Amino acid sequence: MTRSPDALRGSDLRRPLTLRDVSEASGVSEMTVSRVLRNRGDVSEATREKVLNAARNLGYVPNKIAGALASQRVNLVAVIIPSLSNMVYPEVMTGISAMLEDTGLQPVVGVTHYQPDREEAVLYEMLSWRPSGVILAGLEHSDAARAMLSNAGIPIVEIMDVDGQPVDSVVGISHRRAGLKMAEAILAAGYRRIGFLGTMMPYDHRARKRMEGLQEGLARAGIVLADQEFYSGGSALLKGREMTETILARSPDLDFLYYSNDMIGAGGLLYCLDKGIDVPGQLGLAGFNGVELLDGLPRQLATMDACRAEIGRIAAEIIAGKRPGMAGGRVIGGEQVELTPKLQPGDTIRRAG
Amino acid sequence: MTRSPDALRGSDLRRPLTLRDVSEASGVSEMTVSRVLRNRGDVSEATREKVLNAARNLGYVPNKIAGALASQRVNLVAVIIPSLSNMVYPEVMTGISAMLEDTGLQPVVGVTHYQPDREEAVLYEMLSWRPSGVILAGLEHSDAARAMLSNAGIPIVEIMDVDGQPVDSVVGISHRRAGLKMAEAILAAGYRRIGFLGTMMPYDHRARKRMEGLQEGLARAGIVLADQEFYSGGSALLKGREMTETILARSPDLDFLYYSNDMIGAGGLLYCLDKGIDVPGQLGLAGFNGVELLDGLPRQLATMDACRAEIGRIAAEIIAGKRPGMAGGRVIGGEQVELTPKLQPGDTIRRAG
DNA sequence: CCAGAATTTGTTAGCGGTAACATAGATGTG
DNA sequence: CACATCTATGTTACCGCTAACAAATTCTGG
Repeated sequence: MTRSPDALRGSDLRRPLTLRDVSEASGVSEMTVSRVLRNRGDVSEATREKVLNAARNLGYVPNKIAGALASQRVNLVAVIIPSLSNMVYPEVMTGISAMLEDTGLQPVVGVTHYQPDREEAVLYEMLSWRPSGVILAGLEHSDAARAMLSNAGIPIVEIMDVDGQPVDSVVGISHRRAGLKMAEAILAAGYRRIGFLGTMMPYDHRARKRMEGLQEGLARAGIVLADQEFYSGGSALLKGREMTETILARSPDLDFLYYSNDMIGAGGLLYCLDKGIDVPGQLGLAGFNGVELLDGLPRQLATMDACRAEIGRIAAEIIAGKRPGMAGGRVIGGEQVELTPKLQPGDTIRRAG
Repeated sequence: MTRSPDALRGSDLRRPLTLRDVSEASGVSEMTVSRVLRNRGDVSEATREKVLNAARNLGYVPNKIAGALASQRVNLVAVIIPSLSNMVYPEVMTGISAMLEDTGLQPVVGVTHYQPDREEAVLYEMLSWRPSGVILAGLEHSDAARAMLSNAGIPIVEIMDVDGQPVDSVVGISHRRAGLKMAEAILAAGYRRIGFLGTMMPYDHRARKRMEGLQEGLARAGIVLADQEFYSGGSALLKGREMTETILARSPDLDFLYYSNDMIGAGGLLYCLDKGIDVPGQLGLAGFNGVELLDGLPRQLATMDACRAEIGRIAAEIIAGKRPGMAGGRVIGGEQVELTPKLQPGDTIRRAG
C-alpha cells in the first residue's frame, strides 16, 4: 500500500520481496509474473525474458506458503520413519527421493524414535502442512493417528511391513514369513539349538514378528527357541559382541544365533571369529536386512534382504499416482504390494545337505 | 459462502475442515477457536473446553499454511546436509532435533548428495517456505546460493567446518588443523612413510582440508606424503579393504595409513588383521570422526572426534536465539564457534616415546 | 447501583499468491 | 473490412488463518 516505487531498487529495507516487486520492476502485472515463474499459460517470449531478468536481479524467491494457500496444492510428501540411525531408513529415503525426483514432489522427513506418541505428534505437525501424501513405516499406530490418516483425504502408504490392516495402501514384506523362512533354512542346515538376539524396544514390531515367525517355523519341527537375549541403546556392533558372549555363556550348547538386525549380527560374527569359534560348523549365524556394511566383513553374514530401496520406490510411485494399472483411478481403497525377501546364505550357515 | 450449516455434521463431504467448522460446532467465533488452539490470549476455561472438544470430535487439524501466511511466522528450520548415508549427518541431526525440541521449532532436512547445484536447488526450495533459519554444512557454496543466503534475512549457520568465510554464523572444527594435529601425532610416534586414503569426491572439501593439513604437518618435518589412494561409491567398509590392499601392494614400505573417514579406516583395519599385519608396530592406522561403530571392532581404530552432536546443538541454539551472551541481540554479523576435536589414539598408533 | 478497569469475545482487513474469468490486440477469412 | 478466433495480459475474488483493534461482558470499590 505505502510502497513507493523507488523503495524498490536501491534501498535495502529488508522488506521481503513479493511478486509485486517483480511486477513493478518488469512492468507487467503480478499475474503475468506468476505465470512466468511457474511456466504456466501463454506468455510471450519477450515478456518472459523481462520477468525472469527482473526476478533474478532482485533475487526473488517465490513464497510457497502463499502459493500453496491460493492453489490448494502442496508439493510435499510426508515421510515418517522411526529413526535415521538405523541405516535401513536412510536407504528407504533414497528410494523415495529417487522416484520423486522428477514429479515435482518433495519428501519431508519426520522421525518418531520408535515412540507411538511421537509418531502421533509428528503426523499431526506434518498434516498441518497439508502434504500431498503420507508414507509411514509400520502398520501399528495409535487410534488418534489412524483417525487422522483416514480423515486426511490424501493417499497414505504404510511401508516395510504387510502383516496387518493397512489404512490405505501398503508396501512391504511379511516379517513373519521372513522369520519362518529363516527357520526353515536353519533347520534344513541341521541346526537344532537356536537362540534369538534382538532389541528390547517394545515397539519394534517388525523384529517381534520375525521372532514369532521363527518360533512358528521351529514349532512345526517340534522345536522351541532355546534362548534369547535383548538389548537397548548403544553401539549395535558392540552390543552384538556383548550379547553373543552373554548368551553363549548362559547356553553353551546353542548351535545357531538369529539376530534381529545385521549390525548386531556383525558384532556377533566378529566376536566368534575373535574367539576362534568354528562358524558355521559349530555355530551358525544370521542377521536381517542385507546392509551394505556386511560386504566388508571378513566373512559374509547370512541375512535376508528387506528390499528397502524397492519399498521406497514403490511407495513413492503410489503417492505420485504413477503405478501402472491404476490409470488415474485410486478410488476404492489402496494398493497392496508384498515383496519377497531373498535369503542370502553367505558363509555363516552350513550348506544344507 | 455456500456452506450450509448442516453440511457440517453428518455428511462426509470430504471437504477439508477449517476453523469455521470448529467455530460453528462450538458456537464461538473463529478467532476464539484460533486462540484456544494456539494457547494464545485469554479464553475462559469453559469456552476452551467446548472448543477443544469440538476440534477433537471433528478431527480438526489446523492449516499451518494459512496460519503462517497470516502471522508471517514459520516454525521451520531448514537443515541442508550432503548425505544421510554418512552417519555423521544423522548424528548432527540428532543434536539439532534434541536442542530444538522445546523451542517450537521444527527441523526440515534437505540432502545435496555433495553436489553444489543440488545444494542450490534445495536451498531455493527451502527458502521458498520461508523458514526461521537455515543450518547448512560447509562453507563452500555457489555464488547464487551465497546470495540467497545473505538476502534471506534470517539467521544462517554454516556447520562442520570453520576454515573459510562464513555468510553469517559458523560452528565447526578446523579440518586443516585436525589434519595437522594428526600429522604431529603420527610423527611423534615415529612413523615416516605415510599414505592417505580418501574419497574421490571433488566436493568433499573437509576431507581435502584434512589432507592438506596433514601434508603441511608432514612438511614441517621435511616429509612428503608417500602415496595416496581414492575411491568413490560402494560400501565404505569394503572399499577400505580394497584400497588398503592396493596401496600396500604399490607402496609396501608405508608405515602409516591415514583414512579420510572411520568407515574405510575400519575396512583397512579388518584387512590388516586378516593378513596378519602387525598393527600398530609395522603399520599404524587412523581414521576420522569417532563413529560409534568403531567400538565393536576387534581393535580400537585411532580417530579424532568431529564433535557432531555438539555442533548440531550449538547451531540449533544460535537459530533459536538461545546463546548466552547474545541477549536477544544478533545485530552485527554472526557468531563464530570453533570446537576442538580430540585425538583418540585407540590401539592402532604406537604409543609415542 | 454505577463508573471505570479488567477480562473475554468478536470484527475487520489483510498475508502473498493463484483460479477463473474478462479484456485487449493480433490474426485470419470470406 | 466486419466479424469470429486466437493469443497475451489484466482484474477480481478468494485460499484459511491471525494481528490489531473494537465491543461486550464481568468484576471492582465507593
